[in-house]
Amino acid sequence: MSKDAIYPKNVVPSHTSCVSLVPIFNHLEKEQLDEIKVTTQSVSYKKQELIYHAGDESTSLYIIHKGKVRIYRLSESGKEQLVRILNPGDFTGEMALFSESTHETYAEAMIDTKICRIDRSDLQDFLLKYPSISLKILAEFSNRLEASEKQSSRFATEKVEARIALFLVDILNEELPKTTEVTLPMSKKDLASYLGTTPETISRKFNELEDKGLIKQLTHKQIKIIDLDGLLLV
Amino acid sequence: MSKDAIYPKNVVPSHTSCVSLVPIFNHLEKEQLDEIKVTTQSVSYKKQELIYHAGDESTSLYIIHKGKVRIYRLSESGKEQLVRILNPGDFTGEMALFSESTHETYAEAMIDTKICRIDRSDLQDFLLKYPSISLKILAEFSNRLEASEKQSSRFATEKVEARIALFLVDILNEELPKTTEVTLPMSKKDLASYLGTTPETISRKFNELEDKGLIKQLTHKQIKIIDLDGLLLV
DNA sequence: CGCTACATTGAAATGTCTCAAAGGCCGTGG
DNA sequence: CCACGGCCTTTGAGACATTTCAATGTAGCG
Repeated sequence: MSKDAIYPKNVVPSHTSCVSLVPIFNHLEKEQLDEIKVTTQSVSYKKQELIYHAGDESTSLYIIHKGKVRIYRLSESGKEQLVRILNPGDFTGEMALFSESTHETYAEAMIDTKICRIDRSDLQDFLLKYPSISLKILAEFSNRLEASEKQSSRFATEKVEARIALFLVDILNEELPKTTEVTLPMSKKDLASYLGTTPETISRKFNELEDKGLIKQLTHKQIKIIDLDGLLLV
Repeated sequence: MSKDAIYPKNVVPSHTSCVSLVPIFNHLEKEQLDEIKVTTQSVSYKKQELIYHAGDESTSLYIIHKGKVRIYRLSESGKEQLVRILNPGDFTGEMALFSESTHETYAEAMIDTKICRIDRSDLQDFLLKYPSISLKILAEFSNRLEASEKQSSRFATEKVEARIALFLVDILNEELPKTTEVTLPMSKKDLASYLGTTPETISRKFNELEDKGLIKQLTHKQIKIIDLDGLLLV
């Protein structure tokens, strides 16, 4: 049976290594990396294609090799919330690997995207064989859980203006080298979805922050942070 | 050097096993359980005592043996949000074990409480020695992350009334055997904090749900669910 | 039995959303 | 390369949900 018979055209065995891109594997020896690499598959997606959607059975870990992926969920009332955006080296699909068997989120290619897929059972074998990988994943999960609970807590306790201000501070802190300008990593529409508000409110609140002298909107996507401490007190 | 010299009075070596209470360990053999058990310490806390607080260095995993523990955080603006309530068999303190080195949350004994403490380095040894424990913890983390992201998404997209309705549905689903009555697991004040609103609003929304014929408030803590499907559509 | 914290109710103030309309940016196809 | 269409963004005004503050009622615990 040829591969063409089994897989759709966009799936090929992975020859390039995106495995080594990922923090959870980067402490491994070359031989171990190669061992994992041979089990992976490379899959390509066109802009707007869904990589998986809620309800799909989860069978693999997806590592972004090239491109950009939107992870979002639909709430009980049918509204969409942007959960995170993945860039090369990030991974997803891990949740359902260890407990639930179906995805609760949607993963959509924002631009043409290439991902590596590692099958669930292959991964579990590696985890038992190389326990240090589990510790890395645990660390990653910890961070994500921490981030998610912090986000939850902000939704629960902060008004929209403060959520925006804190978001700006967060992305400013991720900028290296240190700077006072940030580039919004998504459209304001997506930012609204991410922050649990509407584009209209985002637009107005950015203006209010500017009126207060805390930021300056250079372009739609470029923001200069004028008063960092002020933002933290909003 | 005697133990009394090292530990405050409320800390004693653990002779009883709360280790076996915990899902992440309950697949282990008796000898392995015993091996873990000897490394644990038992600590008692009086009502309202803090088990740890934000900023504390994290050095151990805490397993609730007896009692009830409130986990909460303070947001940037200083408001408190209830994150979860722990009952016997639940554990906490895991976050900082794998990545961050300090707690971001507060853990407070709601009533007199006994916990078991496993030291960070002991635990890491066990994880490397018995990789299956890591898989269990990964599964637990997955579930928690899933829950946290779902919660986040509800905050982002649902109005207070819907959040309350969904909360009632959630706790109804946890009730075994199946029933139509739920006991609120916390005060309405705490519920307000958990759901990101105020006690006043909670009070009013419960009344509205009752007016709509979806629930009946039997006592302050006992709620009869009349129309489950209706709650999901709120 | 009384204290304290929790719970409820009302009314006013505020924050945010919604709907509608206009402006601006970007990629596509001519 | 420019013009076009579509989508994102902005602005305004009105509607709505929720918070806030103040006061009263209520339950549980010592």
